[in-house]
Amino acid sequence: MTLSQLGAFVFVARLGSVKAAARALGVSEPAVSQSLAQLRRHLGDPLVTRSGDRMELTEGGRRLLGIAARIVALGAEAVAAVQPGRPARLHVVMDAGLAEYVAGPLLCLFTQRKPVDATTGVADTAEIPLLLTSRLADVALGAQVTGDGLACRPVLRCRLIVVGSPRGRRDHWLVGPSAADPASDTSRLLRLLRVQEYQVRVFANQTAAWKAAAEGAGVAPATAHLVAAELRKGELITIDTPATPLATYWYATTLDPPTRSTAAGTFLHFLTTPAATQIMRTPDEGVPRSRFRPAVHVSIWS
Amino acid sequence: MTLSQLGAFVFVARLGSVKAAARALGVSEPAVSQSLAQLRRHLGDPLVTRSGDRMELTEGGRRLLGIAARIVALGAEAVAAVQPGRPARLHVVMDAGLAEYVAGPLLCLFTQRKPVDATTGVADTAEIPLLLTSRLADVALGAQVTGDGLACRPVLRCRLIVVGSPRGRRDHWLVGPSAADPASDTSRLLRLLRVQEYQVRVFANQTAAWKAAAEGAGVAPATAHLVAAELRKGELITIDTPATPLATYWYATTLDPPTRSTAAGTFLHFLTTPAATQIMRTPDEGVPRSRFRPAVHVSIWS
DNA sequence: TCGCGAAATAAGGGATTCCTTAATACGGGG
DNA sequence: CCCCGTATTAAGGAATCCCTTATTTCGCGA
Repeated sequence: MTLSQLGAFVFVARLGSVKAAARALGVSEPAVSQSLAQLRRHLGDPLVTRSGDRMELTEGGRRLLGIAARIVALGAEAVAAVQPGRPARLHVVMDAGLAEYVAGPLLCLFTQRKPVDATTGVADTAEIPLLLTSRLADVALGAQVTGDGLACRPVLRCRLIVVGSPRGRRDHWLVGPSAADPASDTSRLLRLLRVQEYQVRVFANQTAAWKAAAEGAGVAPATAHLVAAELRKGELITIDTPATPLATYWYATTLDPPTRSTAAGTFLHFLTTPAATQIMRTPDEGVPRSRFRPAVHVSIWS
Repeated sequence: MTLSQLGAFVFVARLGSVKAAARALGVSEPAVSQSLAQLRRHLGDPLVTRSGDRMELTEGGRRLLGIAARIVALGAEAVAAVQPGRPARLHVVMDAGLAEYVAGPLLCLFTQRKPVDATTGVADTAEIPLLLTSRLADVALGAQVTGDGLACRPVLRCRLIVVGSPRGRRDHWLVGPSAADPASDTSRLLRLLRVQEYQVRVFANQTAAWKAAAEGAGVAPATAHLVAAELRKGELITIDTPATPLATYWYATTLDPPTRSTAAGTFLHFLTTPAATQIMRTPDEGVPRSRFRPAVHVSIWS
């Protein structure tokens, strides 16, 4: 299985004919046909079959096409990547809760200061070691992570509390998507308090969970500084529990220094600056009143 | 540049030595060394240099490693993909607004009914044709999309309105992330109403924007059926504007039938079922009161 | 300075790749 | 039925890949 064979397959599948693919690739028709034949032999699937005037994908071919297209694209990217002078790439993964509040402002500020091409993504804590060691991500923000070859350091001290409404019900727990991550602080708190599954209601985002808590639908775990405004306005009140306030940290995890990318090192250093700390504490204030359109694009699928 | 050359490079980079890589790959040491040499020659970069007892990545090598690792992983995946019997994969991309509310419940319901491995992602409307034709996505949900080889059909009729608080200010427009997509209905509405950039404040999610609107911080465009509860409770009121209510549709876009994957076809059919329509209209009710943990994982980066 | 471990290079051989031209199957329209 | 456009197969040749063993180079510590 060769990159060029996969490329030939992608061209045939996209253009719907061997002839067109051959013309597009600038080679003879049998050249494409043979690449295809070898790929077929290697994978044991016809991949494309001729049906009248056009080539039709088999089921296996359809499954392969997406993957093959990505491989071909990455092959071209690989060549471009080693050419010097291009901006460094930085992939930051984080906890769902952090992503919702601090991802935008933080990366926005960082890319303003350094010429890097930054992307963000959301990942479960359990996936983080793999994402880092496989270089699919450069930095992970969220809960503490331990692993061979990984360096994990605290970047922000914070307090986990439980909030609700004065006369709201106390038997429902309203949580954001980070509760689906068993290693998140939210999950840890729920376990400490022995909250049962049936008492938990998961919302699509943290904001919605806190809003429901303010309406009295239940109580919600919260990072204290992120609900400071609601507490001040009295929309939410702190609910005392045996486990809260729970002192915890946000951590940044990267590969160990020798294998760490320079962009990751730079970002790690940036996280210790006052400006970064400030924006993690009060991400709202970092969002300009005018349109907030970060130069950060979240793309999809590894 | 060969898949096996990239594989050798990944092993050397990960294990920190040619010797270890050779042992891990079950070949002789020069075999690895030569693969590396050819890759170096091809790319014009040393990639890894020996520094005392371990091999150290060059800057270009660091940039390559992530890409090479993905290529190698995809190569293995490609082989596995054409083997029959594995569950079909379905990648659904959608508008940021849709993703926030309906992605979870909708995919949750779909995967309960069909044995597919579904992932979701967020994309701008402008990216959708490319994502579909390159097979990075199978189905796109959101605004209408036209393109060669694409089939776009309406799946849900809805009304776009503007909401706010009775005595809230009217000079600020509070929008979710979908406003960053110039082709979204939200953006279209803002243009119709000639809203200026400085009047717009973008929130990290739609829920936060509506919450701010309820608090009187401004007015917000909204899909009527998604704010029905807030309107009923009186937290939000409909604000009349010259352009609203704006009748519009949510569309589903796929490749044309001949090139469409069967999983995409199945999903498209599913979208027309009453259950799917129901869940798009009232996504909240689809979220079970108990813990909602969809078998849908959003992975990252193309 | 020598030795030692590890990486790189040299040389060679078998397999594969990748391209060509020429010939052969296949399928639909006249 | 034959024609014609398209895909496939056949055959051959140059290049590359990928592995081996043997040798050389390199960096570092004794």
